[in-house]
Amino acid sequence: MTTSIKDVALLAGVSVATVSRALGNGPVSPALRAKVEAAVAQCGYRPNLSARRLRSQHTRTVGLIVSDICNPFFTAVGRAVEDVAYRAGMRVILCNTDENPDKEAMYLRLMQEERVSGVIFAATRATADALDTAELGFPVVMIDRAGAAARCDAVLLDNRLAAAQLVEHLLERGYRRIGGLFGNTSSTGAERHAGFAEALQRAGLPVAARFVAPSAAAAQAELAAWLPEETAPEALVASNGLLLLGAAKAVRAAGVAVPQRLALAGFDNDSWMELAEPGMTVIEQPVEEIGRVAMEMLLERLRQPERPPRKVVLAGRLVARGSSLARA
Amino acid sequence: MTTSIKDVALLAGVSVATVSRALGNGPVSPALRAKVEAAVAQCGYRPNLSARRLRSQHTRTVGLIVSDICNPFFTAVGRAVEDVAYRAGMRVILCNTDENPDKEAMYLRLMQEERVSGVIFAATRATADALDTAELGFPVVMIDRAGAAARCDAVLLDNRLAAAQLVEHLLERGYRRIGGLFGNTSSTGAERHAGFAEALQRAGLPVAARFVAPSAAAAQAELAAWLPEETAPEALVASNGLLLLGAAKAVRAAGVAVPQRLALAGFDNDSWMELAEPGMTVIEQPVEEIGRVAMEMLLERLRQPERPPRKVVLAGRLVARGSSLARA
DNA sequence: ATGGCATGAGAAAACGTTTTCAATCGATAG
DNA sequence: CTATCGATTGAAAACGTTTTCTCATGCCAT
Repeated sequence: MTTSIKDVALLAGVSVATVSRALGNGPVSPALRAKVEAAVAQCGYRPNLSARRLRSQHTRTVGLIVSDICNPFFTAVGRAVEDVAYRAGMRVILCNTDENPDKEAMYLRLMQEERVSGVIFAATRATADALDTAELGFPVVMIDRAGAAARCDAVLLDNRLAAAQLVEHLLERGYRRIGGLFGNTSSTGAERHAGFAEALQRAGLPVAARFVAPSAAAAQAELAAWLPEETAPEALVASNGLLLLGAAKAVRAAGVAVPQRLALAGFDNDSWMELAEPGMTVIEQPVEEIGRVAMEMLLERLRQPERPPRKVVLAGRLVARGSSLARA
Repeated sequence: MTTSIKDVALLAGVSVATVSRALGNGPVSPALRAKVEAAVAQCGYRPNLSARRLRSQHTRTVGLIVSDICNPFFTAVGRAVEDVAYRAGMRVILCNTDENPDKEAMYLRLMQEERVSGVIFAATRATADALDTAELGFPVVMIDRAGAAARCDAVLLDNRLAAAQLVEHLLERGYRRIGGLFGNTSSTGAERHAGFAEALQRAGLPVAARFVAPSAAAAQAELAAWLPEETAPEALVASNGLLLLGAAKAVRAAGVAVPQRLALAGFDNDSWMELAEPGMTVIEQPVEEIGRVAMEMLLERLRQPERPPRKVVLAGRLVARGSSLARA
């Protein structure tokens, strides 16, 4: 039995309503306000957020739905989201979907039951395309991946451009047989593949792309199988940090020289990219900015529900390192 | 205006109480249960969790308070906690304290206002020692670091032993001037330092330890300053993954050969440890198990509030790699 | 046939707040 | 001197559930 606002009122000799007003910022005389604060301090009162949320009908809670918080990209994004959210007096509920549409649906339902103020969502391709954000009952900001048709706010990387940039970098450095490893569940993977393919076609080169499950292990297995083949590439583009990690492991296990026998390049400037010899060439995403902007857009949307949806497209930054050194 | 249980009752032609019972698992006849389910489906009813929590007086929510979810150790632990929690029908609120005691106090207060069922807490040394878990109002499971006096559940690594193990490994490989880099806020850093110092003293060797803020940048700066000194070690132990990352960066920037001029060893088998040439020797923590066991202990505690507190001490596993190769 | 007794259902209370509504009071304007 | 107004305050309703109580019904044992 915890102490409630009633106990405070009794102790301070005022009404329940006055306590509520003194704690929020209602109009209350300095004298009573002082009495209330004294009583609160004396009995160690803590407001019950469930009751407050029920009565006031807004939860000051946002959901953050990502595929896997263990992916450093989402960790960093999530951290930025939380910082902005807590600073705005909102709480964050984190959900990991493992790129599983069933889990996505389950968590979306949970968000409805929580009556969240809004959701920041990195959806799989399937869900992003099918999602009807209007009937959800709360605003959604898409991150990383956006549904083609989704009429809602989003903050994204210019994936096509970034992938093309990577290919052109490799072409410049003298590589020709360029392969690609892409995630098979996200629209991000698809877009990066599109930019990859376009750039190669512009150069009149064949595109050799493989799609894998979005995990380091899958990428490692795929590349391990690919390396001994005749079609094995001279340079490889990996569609995100996890896949690049897997690729690097496969390369190391096979004892393949980087970049002499195989150049590597990918996405996400994770902490190890600099450290793995000879340094990984990557497109760095502005991870902190993505999370911050997403949360800010959500807050903006809550203030102005009728504002037309907006998509913020951020640019990646090419960080060239030893793994794509110019060909001898 | 969302649909409430009242609307469902009206639509199904039964009382509110019956709807509640049909949705929970109260005793209700099959006929009415079917009618209720039909009505729920028809009007798309979603229970309001705030109301449910207020009335039923349990929130089915746990808090997870860590220093920084960007640290791969906490990411992995957090992921395991969430998996177990969601499977048990509980939600997780994540809080990042940045090892700041003020933030810790703030989040602890927030947890009280949320009326959480319990908290899993990686506290700083200061907080862990001062914390009075009895007056918090909810059970706490400490992870990673435990207060000396804290009379509550905990799941920890045998830090002393692990650090000593690391030192003995280096001694075996022929290193003598062994330095250490330890975090200056956590009790973990202190314990690992203790094990480190003991092992060196047993061997009759001097202990050269430096304490730094718990971040890769701080470790990098410290080691960069240390390397040129006369007292620079032949081998370095870093107290966690972040510090080891910083150390590796400093070593790389200074062009120091590993392990020829400086051997490296540390904690946490993060994904890059294998990849950073020549491979990092580390004590691997059972991260997934730590998170899982912590959450399971919390559930257990909720079932049996009066059970005496229990500490689970898990062992680390030494993974020897090239960074600690036997001395020539 | 009658008195428990288990079962299923509804009415209403309760959870701890915020918010609306009405009331009191002092002061200022007419 | 009185009527009106603004500022505070308290009483009570409301938020959407779960849970306690009460009651009706049918069944079994006496």
